[in-house]
Amino acid sequence: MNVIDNAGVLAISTRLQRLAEQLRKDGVLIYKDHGIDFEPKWFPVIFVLHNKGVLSVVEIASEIGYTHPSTITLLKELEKEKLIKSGRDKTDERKRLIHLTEKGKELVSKMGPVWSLMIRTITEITNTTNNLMRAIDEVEAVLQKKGFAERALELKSKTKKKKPE
Amino acid sequence: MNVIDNAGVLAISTRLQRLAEQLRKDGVLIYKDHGIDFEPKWFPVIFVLHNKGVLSVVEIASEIGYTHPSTITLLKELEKEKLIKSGRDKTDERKRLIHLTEKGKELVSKMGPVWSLMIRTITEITNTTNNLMRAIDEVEAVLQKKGFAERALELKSKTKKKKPE
DNA sequence: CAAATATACGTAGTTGGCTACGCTTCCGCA
DNA sequence: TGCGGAAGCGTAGCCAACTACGTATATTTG
Repeated sequence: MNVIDNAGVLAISTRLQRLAEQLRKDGVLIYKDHGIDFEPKWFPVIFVLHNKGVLSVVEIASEIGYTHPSTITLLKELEKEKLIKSGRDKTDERKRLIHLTEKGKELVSKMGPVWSLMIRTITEITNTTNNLMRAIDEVEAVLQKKGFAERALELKSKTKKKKPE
Repeated sequence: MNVIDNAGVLAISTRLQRLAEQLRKDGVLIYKDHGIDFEPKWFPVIFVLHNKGVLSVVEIASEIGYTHPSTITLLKELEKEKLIKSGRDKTDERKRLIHLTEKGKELVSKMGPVWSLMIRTITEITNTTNNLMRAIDEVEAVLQKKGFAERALELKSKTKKKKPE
């Protein structure tokens, strides 16, 4: 057993990141095994476009919870892959409206079974005493109310005030 | 409610990463608030050196679960901060032995109360129906036995074999 | 004991997200 | 109605991990 696993909560960020990386890499392998040329990082954009049809850059970013520059980078890649197309919004010249191409739509339907396989596998993996997905949901909800740093500083001052003058 | 939150498990990697990033950034703020110039990413290295005394580069990497190049980058930063020092192993000229400096040891004891505060805060945050730390422990254990991709491909072939000719 | 293999470390370049900043277009209000 | 702030998009550059590859020393083996 290595030390970091015992260091516990202080290395939580590190461990989350490691786990994320591990799953992402295996995701690539699974797509590849099904003969599909698709990167897991594209999933959020493709999925939201599949569900909502036509969206602007900022709308996509907001839906998938990314910043808009990150989203733009993804969109560039997807456009190069000819999975999406975009054009100006006629009623609002600032906006770029994005939608799936035919190739994109075909890919989505081809990926259906793979997604279903992944979902079943992840469900199997995370079906432990403490369910990882639900734990993430819960922690995200807690943090949305008040962040980590804010809570810590609050807890600090509370402790200090234990013995008020 | 945005779509990605519903897409559920398929975006698990993305969500883990986001959470990790969020916690790391707030970690910086907490150290800063205590007047300590320390980056959360340094924690694993410093902590393992604090616990084990003297280690080589590869030993540290293995202990903290990083690749050795990542570890080397961290070591360079820590050496610049004069928190660690290193020298050649006399019995094995390939090895570099790393240890904390006096400044490093002082910093560790100065950070004690901060770590304790962080531990209490994270415990508070993750003390939900599904405990995040325990969920990570459990999933890591499951994945160690057999990875995500391996499980998926296995599940696939099992399903296919349902109707053997 | 020399050659092949393995181990330890280092460098270079990639990746997938981010922030900071700037430009254009839109809209509300004086 | 025109102008100042807001909204949408884009670029540049950062960050913290990674992989791929190279070099030097150690170890194993024919």
